[in-house]
Amino acid sequence: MSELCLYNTLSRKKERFEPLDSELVRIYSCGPTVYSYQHIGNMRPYLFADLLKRTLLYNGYRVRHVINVTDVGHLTDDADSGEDKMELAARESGMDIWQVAEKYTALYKADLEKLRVLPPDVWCKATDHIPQQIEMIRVLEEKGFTYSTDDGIYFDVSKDPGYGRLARIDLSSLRAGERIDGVSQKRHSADFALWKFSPTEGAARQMEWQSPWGVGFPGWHIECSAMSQAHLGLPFDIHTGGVDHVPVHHVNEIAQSENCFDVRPCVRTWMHEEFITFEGVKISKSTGGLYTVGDLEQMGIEPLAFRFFLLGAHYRQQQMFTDNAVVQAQTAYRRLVRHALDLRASGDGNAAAPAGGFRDRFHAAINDDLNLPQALAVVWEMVRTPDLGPREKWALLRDFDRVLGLDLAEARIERGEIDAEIEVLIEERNRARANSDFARADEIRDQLEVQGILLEDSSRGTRWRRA
RNA sequence: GGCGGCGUAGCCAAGUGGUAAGGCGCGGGCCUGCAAAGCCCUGAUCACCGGUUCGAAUCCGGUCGCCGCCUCCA
Repeated sequence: MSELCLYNTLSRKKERFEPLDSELVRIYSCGPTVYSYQHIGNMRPYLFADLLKRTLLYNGYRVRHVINVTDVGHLTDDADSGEDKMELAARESGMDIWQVAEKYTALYKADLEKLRVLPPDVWCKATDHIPQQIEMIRVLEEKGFTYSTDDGIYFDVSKDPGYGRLARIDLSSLRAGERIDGVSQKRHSADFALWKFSPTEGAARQMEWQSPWGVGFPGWHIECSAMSQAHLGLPFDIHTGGVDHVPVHHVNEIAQSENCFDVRPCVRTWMHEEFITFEGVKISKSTGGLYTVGDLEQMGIEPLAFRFFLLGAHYRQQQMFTDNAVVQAQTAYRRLVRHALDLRASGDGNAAAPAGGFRDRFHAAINDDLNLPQALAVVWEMVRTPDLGPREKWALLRDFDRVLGLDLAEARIERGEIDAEIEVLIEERNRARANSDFARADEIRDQLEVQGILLEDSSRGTRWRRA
C-alpha cells in the first residue's frame, strides 16, 4: 500500500502525511464570505477539500472537517479600510444583513450538494463566535502584541519574529517604515486589524458588538483563528484554502493563533489550491467568467459533469475553463456513466478480487498529492481492459467512486413521463424492422429523435435515452 | 518594481533524469438493415537557444510569451 503524500505550503514540498492523532485527522477549510453568489471558481476550494477528505477516508482515517462561513468583517478594500462587504451587500440589496447571509449561505450549500461535496462535520460562522474572537484579542493585548488607533485594535507584526514564514515574507525589506496607505496610524503596512470600531458618523452598522475596546466588529482574519481553535483545538492537521490566502489571510491567522495560544506550529500542513482561469484569465469579480453552477445547468452542463471537469486537472495547477473544455468533460462523464450502467446491470462482484493492479495504481495516484488526473487515467484503463469481467469492474468502479464522488452507483439515464408512448413506438418500429420495412422504422426513429429520444438497438433489444 | 507559477498533439491535461498517461475531437475499421452505443486502430520529442549528463519535456543559464499575488478575490 502506498504512502499518502501531501504538498505542504510551509515547506514547499510534498511530505509523507502523518496525522497528529493516529486515527482522527482534523481539517479546517476556509469557507466563503457570504455577501454574494458563489461562482464556479469559488467551487474549486471545496471540491479540493472534498477530494482531500475522501482520500483520507479511502486510506482508512477518520476525519473531522470544519468549514466556516464568514458573515462579518471582510472589508471591500485592503484588510483595514473600505466597507464591510456584508453591510454593503445588505444596503445594495435592500435586505436585512442577516437575510443576506442566510440567503447566500443556503445557495452555497445547495451548490455543494449538487457537486456531491460531502458535508463537513461542522459548519460554523463568524458571528456565532464573537466572544471567542474577543477573548483572543484580549489575550493578544495582554501579551503585548497589539496597539490601538482611532479606528481599531491592530496586531503589531514586529512583535512576532516568525511573522510571514508561510509566505516567506521578509518584513525588513517590505516597505518597512514607509507611509501606510489609507490607515495612517498603522505602524507597519503588514499590521492588520483585530477589532474595528463602529463608525461614529453615517449609517449605523447592522452588525456590531460590545467589546472591552468599544462597540465594533472583528477583523477579517481573527474569525478563522477563533473557530479552528474552538472546533478542532490546536494544533490540528490540515488547513486548506486558495493560494491568494497565503500571503495575507493565512499568514495573519498563524500570527494570531500561535501568539495567542502558544502552539507552534498551530497547523501542521497548509494546502492551497490554484485558481480556475477563464479563457486564460483568472475568474474574478472584475474580469468576468462568473458562471454559477446554476448558469452551467442553464447551459446544459450537469453539476456532476462540472465535478468531472475539475477532476481532470491537478489542484495545484491553474485550470483552464472554457465552454469547450467543460462540454468535453461532460461528454466523457456521460460516457463513464453509460459504462457504469452497463456494468451495474451485470450484477455485483467482489472488489477484493485480484483486479489486475488497478486498485493499487488508483490508490497510488490519489496518494501522490491527490493526483486525480492520473487516477482518472487508471479508471478509463480499468473500464476498458479485456482482463476483467464486468462484475469485477463494477466492484472496482464503485470502490474508486468513493473518492471520485460521481455518484456512479446511483447514476441513471433520465426517463420521463412519456415512457409508455415511447414503448409503443419502439414496438411498432421493431415490428417494421422485422418486416424489413426500414423506411417506417427510420421514420419512427427520426420522429423520436426530434423529441430528444435516442434509440440504441442491441442484441438485448432496443434501449432509449434522452439526448 | 518585488515574489510565485506556467508554456506538452486541434482542445483539456498527467508526467519533473532513462527513449511522452488519460480524456474530448478528427480520420479509418469492426458491429448494425442503416444508425446510435460500444470496441479496435490512428497523432506530439514536450516555446526557443545554450549548458550539465552515458542519457533531459524533466537539472542549470539565457531569450520570448502568458498567468497569479503584492489591491476585492478560492
